[in-house]
Amino acid sequence: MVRACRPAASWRQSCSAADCRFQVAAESQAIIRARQLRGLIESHNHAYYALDSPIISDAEYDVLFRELQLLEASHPELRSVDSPTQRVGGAASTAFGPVHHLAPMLSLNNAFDAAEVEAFDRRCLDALSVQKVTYIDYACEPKFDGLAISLRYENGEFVQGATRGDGFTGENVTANLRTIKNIPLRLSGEGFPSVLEVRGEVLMLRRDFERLNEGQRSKGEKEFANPRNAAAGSLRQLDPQITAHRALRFFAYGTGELKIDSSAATTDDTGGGSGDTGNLQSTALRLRSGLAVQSQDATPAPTGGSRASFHSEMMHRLESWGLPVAAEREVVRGASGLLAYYQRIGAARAQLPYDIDGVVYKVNRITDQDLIGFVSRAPRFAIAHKFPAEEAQTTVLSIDVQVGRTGAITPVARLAPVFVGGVTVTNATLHNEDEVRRKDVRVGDTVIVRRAGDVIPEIVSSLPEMRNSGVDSAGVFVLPEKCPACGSQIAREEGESIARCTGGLFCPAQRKQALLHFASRRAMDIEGLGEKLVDQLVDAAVVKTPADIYKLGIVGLASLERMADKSATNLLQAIERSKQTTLAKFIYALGIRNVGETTAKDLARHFGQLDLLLQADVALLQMIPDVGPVVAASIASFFSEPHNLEVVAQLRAAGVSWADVTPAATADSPIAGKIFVLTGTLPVLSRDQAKAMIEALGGKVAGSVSKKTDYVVAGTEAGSKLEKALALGLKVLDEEAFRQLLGAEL
DNA sequence: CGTCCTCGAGTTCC
DNA sequence: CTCGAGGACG
Repeated sequence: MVRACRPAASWRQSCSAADCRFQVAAESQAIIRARQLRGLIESHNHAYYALDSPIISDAEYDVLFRELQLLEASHPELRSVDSPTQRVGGAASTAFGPVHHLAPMLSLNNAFDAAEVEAFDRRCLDALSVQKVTYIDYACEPKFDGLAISLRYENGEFVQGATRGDGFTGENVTANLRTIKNIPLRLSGEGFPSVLEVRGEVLMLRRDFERLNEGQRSKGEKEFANPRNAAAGSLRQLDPQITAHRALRFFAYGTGELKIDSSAATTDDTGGGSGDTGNLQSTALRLRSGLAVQSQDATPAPTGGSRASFHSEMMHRLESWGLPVAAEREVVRGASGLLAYYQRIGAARAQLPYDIDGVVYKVNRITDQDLIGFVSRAPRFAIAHKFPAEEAQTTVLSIDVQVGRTGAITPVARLAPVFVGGVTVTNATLHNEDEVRRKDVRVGDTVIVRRAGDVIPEIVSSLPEMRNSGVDSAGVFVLPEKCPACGSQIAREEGESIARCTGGLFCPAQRKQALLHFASRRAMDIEGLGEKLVDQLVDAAVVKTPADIYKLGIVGLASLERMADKSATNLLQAIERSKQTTLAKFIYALGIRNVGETTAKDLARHFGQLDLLLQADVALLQMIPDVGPVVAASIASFFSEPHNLEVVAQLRAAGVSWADVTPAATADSPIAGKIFVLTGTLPVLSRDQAKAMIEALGGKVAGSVSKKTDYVVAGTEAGSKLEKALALGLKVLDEEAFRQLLGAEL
């Protein structure tokens, strides 16, 4: 990193309002010069970071930068948030606030081979069959191995940046993103929407990663395992100064929320724009073939106030506004075009300056995207075609078994440490007995390991031909008959693939897992009650049931290892805090078999109070949507157990409580059981608020429109869902009508 | 009865 | 993330 920004000098309070009146002429000159400098510096940033082709030397750049710093230092009123000197941002924050994504940041479905890509093309064609299309054009781009980020521009100014988070709520990392030099603080060019949310990926170039690790090495600090981790670690720094010294880059791949407002479409930027975007392609490697279709990218200049018709056109516009986009974009035709693109990028992969883990295909025509629509969390009009995961060889040191919360016995292979897919892997799950058989994995074997989905280590196969004759039968995995934790019988139900310890809560392993589940974030959320602590508490027989957690005192904790006063106090506070919860979380925390987060919410909503749930019989439970015989039986059996009822009673006695859900309203509300679909942006309510209101009254919110949908609530910029709703003749409400429908019940 | 889709549960590493 | 299985629907 040659071009490190240094922190802006502190501002001198140089002139009072009265003094300034006599300096108008000088001031206006300073204003003009400052604006000029900003434009120059940003355009050089763009040339350097986005186009990779600097126009001036680093020394010349430094001169400009320092001049602007000095100018701003002597004229504090010139300082503006979009000045390049402001990239090294304000004070270190202690935490990242939540940011709600109005348009959720979805994930993509994956394809791993040609057949899946062809199936994807066929699905899209089917979905568009009404249009009688015979082929589809796709926008293709590399899939960066980085962190998904959303940038929000209001009237061209970068105002907020957030991580993807769970797709609905991310973290506010604006200060850190401001330090990334190829993210424009102000959009250049014309015609950008008044609100523009840019979606893209933050990553570290391989060469910058190497340099960072060299630095870490020479300082004797820990090296990063791979560029992705380095980027993630850098972005999550609480101190933006540190982020500023890590050479991160951003690449846009799409948009989120868009508010088109033609009145806000101009900028007074003085030539600081990205200018000639056309030659970007020439500096990067060119990937073209006879299959590539160019016409849709050709829209010359973005026009203000209108929506792009093609994904490729949108990307082109982003580029013209100064946002970095991948150079290796193409529009291709049909499945054969997709596969040819995959081949080309695959061949170029090693030469690319960044890590990619595949390519992404999107139906190019936006109206077609809308027609094809979404399946729950992923668009159906786009797919990620992943490169085969990196594989490595290692040996199996042993095969242990783990006992889960439900008693599930899972064999785990302990491996000789091996570096694969960017991390060192030492464990890999073998899922169940059959899996071990199928893959014929034995202790001492040489096996091929990869990270499935680039996360979870997986044994692909064993290499029996490399087996020493000695290991042959000795290393064969045999499922133990008795639970390693409690000695109870292990049993495998007919037709089930999973063997379970029959010890129930008598088994310390199950008890530990149950307690960890109870304390987990989505359940009672007791911070600090982790694995180590639970181990100690259970082993010392201090805690046997979740209710015992609430009987802990400072004295009892003090006797434990690594539990000084401070941490003990913190834990007790966390326990105290957790007493105030919701019925849904409480039900989930109990760990009833087959009752996860979603079912727990359903139950809480339908019964409103715990006592009604406790008394419900199997027939009543099955009245609830998504509760069938199996789930109903699990619930009924859990509450028929005197021991469980005792724990529930103790928890309530200890002060665990929740605000009562209005039970009556849900029962006879006319929207009870009705299915709503929300689309577009509502004028007042946020998506979450609307969802909460519907759910509070016993309605359900679905992700996509189908015949089952009862109501579609449409706001502005409603897309395919609205079209489909109209096509199906469903009831469509605007926010006003929606409020009336619900308001009558409140 | 077969075919979606969604949910639950288990898992790894930093 | 991935698997299996539960549940809804045609």
